[in-house]
Amino acid sequence: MLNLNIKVYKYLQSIPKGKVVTYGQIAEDLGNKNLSRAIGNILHINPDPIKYPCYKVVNNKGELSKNFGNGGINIQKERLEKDGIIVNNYKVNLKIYQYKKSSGNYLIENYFK
DNA sequence: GGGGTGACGCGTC
DNA sequence: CGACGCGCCACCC
Repeated sequence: MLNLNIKVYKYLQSIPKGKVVTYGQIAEDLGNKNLSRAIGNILHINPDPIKYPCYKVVNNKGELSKNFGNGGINIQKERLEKDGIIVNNYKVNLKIYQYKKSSGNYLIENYFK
């Protein structure tokens, strides 16, 4: 699919404040789970990191992007925290912050360790 | 048009 | 845990 980046950027803007998504999740929502890799590629060439909240995207483990393209991982961390998201050692608790359309309402136990 | 690349994900060891 | 390896895909030379 061409111009996937447009879709991705649009998707980013649909993420509610205080929530995050994973690469795989975006890929899945866009129709193909295997797009996850391409997603990362696209975010890397993000023309406007301010306009498109790419900082809300983390990997499947909840880790921030080490190669964040706009000021580095620290910037991403700061932005997340500014959204009210608790970042623990450059990781977020997906159980709490992952944005899910069909919220299955999971138990928010101490999934961390 | 062909080939390299990566901000991924998942299974193995 | 951490380290590899492999598959997957769109993007950029």
